[in-house]
Amino acid sequence: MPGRVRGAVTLEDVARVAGVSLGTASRALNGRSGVNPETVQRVRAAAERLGYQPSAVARGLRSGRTFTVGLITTDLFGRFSIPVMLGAEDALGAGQISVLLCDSRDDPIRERHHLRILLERRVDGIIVAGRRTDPRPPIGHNLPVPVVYAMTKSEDPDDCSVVPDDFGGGGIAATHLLSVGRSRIAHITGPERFEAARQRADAFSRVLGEAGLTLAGGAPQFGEWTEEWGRYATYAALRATPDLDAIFCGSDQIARGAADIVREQGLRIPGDVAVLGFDNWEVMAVACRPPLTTIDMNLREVGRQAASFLLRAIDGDPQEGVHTVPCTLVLRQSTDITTPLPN
Amino acid sequence: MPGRVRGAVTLEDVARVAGVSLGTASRALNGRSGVNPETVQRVRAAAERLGYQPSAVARGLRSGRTFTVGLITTDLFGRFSIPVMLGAEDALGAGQISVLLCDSRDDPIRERHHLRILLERRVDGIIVAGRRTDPRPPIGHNLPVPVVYAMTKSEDPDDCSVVPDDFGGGGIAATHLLSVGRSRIAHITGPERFEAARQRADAFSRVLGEAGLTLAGGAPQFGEWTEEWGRYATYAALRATPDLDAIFCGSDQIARGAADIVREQGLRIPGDVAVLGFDNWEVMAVACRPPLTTIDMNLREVGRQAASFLLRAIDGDPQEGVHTVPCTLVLRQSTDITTPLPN
DNA sequence: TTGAAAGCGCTAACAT
DNA sequence: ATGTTAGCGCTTTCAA
Repeated sequence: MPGRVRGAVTLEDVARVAGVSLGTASRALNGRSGVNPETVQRVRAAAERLGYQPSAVARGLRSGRTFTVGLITTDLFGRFSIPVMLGAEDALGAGQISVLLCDSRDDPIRERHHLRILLERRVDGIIVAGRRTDPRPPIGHNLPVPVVYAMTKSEDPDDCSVVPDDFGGGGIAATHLLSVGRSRIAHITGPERFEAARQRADAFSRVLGEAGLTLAGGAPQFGEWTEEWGRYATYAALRATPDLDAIFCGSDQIARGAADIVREQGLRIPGDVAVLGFDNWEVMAVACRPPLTTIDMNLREVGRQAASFLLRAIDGDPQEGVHTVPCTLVLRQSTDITTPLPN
Repeated sequence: MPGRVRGAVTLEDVARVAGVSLGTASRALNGRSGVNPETVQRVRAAAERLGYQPSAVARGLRSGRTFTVGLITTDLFGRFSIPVMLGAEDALGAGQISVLLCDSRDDPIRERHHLRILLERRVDGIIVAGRRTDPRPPIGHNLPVPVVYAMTKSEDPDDCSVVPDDFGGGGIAATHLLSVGRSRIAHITGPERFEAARQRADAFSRVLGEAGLTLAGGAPQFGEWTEEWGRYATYAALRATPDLDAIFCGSDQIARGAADIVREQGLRIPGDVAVLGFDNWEVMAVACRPPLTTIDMNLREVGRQAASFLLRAIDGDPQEGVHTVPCTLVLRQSTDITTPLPN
């Protein structure tokens, strides 16, 4: 690469060096048909030698397409946005599309600002990623580019949203605990204001009901998404139902707190009490004693699908409505009586 | 906003509606001097009415500046990249600069690919973010745009890198434990191949030495960055040194494992044994029993500074060399004998 | 104070 | 098979 410092090599430079016209150089490099193979070689060689890199800016201006999408995330810090982003990158990168990242930090002002920036940059589409699935106001109306919501949904049912199937996840949890022979089961989860918490709890209770069972304690224990709440609520649950044989926790953090208390009460996991988490937050779940069986929301797939929907919309084939991605069970030792205990 | 669907409103549209020429419209909207105030009003009104949004693409082509920087991260998943990114966004957003995000997933092929993409898009500069501070090969030579490394450093000492001051952090740890009266102190940390682990250990030992002390067990215990290793090594350390009165852990995860074992051995934290972490990974540190005193690397500041250096370089004032950001102590209860225990 | 026109780098339509 | 040219949307000379 020659030691030039500024002002990139242009196609005109390449054409001059190759001794052809601008148009021919363009056609040669873009593999258009009807160019003498020998000429193609000459142009390619010249481009190579000069370290030519086509300007995506010029292309964008000409074509009206920038091959860029904006990703507005409300909460980059949270561990939910990251897998969603990664999944989106999977799907977009394959299509040679780049991602402009904006973190709104849950501030509507910042969000509007970023939206403006993205539109000025003429992105081909926008993904709005959230950290909870509850409906949110649409990011705009009548926007000139398609928008897809990921891990959150728009209040407008005509918008396209992709979220995990929390209801299904709750069902999977219940089915699993029943399948390992549990019947006196408590459910400790996050704040009731989270739709995800309500849906998981509803589905869980429903499946128990179909098996002729009811929740230990009579109702889900709504609280916080923290270990501390998990500890507190577990302690209380064991008091209220001494012969409890399973706890379904709304998050892996809650589950860790639960597991700590169960062990400290001298009970064995899963022998006496099975503990089931939610999220499959690896570092949490694996460090748990014993490692935690949990439900994975497949957030990466959520991101991937959101990006796919966006690509379709960009290609003129928008899909309305809320789409869900199934959860899957990740079996570790905290519910599995067939696997020997570690440590 | 009018219901147009495609093909954005251009400055020409605005000019026509305002009844002025293209040039005048441009000058009016950009606040250039020498435009009749009344004309400015007319143009502004027209722009507003049409929902005009200037095209950053066209501007970029003309000006040669895109007001975009590329952020290449080797590991988006890891919890270290995120604060660095956030910090970078802080500094860049203030300058109206957008971020193109690329995740190389630690794959040199992908990295080269992303680099090419970024250069084609004519970014004004590039930040390379890592998850460990060890030197890495430069991302390229003689690139047409400035590059700054954040939370990793380039093997080329002439490149600009910003990393946390792990050596300083180790010193802070030692000073703190001494200040709360500890003298029989073990150090349990991650793999020795991490420069960060070595630097923290070196500084820690050195400060102990200056106080006339040596490490319990005679040497740092290098292992893994996991809770499991923390548990295992703590168990061993308590065996080897029954009157141990403090453990400095190389990460908050290790520290949590350590804390669990200390408690299970019937010892009190911090009464009998103080436990000190590293990273200030909130969700870990706060959930620990008791909450964990730890060292914060101020990664957000690392990102912020990296971005600032990049901006300076873009403005023609590059700064060579490795720059460090100091660590700070975050006091919670696991080392603090003056605060009553929770729970 | 305003208008006209050049040109940023590229692709595609048109001409040869 | 190749050359020429218009034009994507914008800013900034240069003229008036």
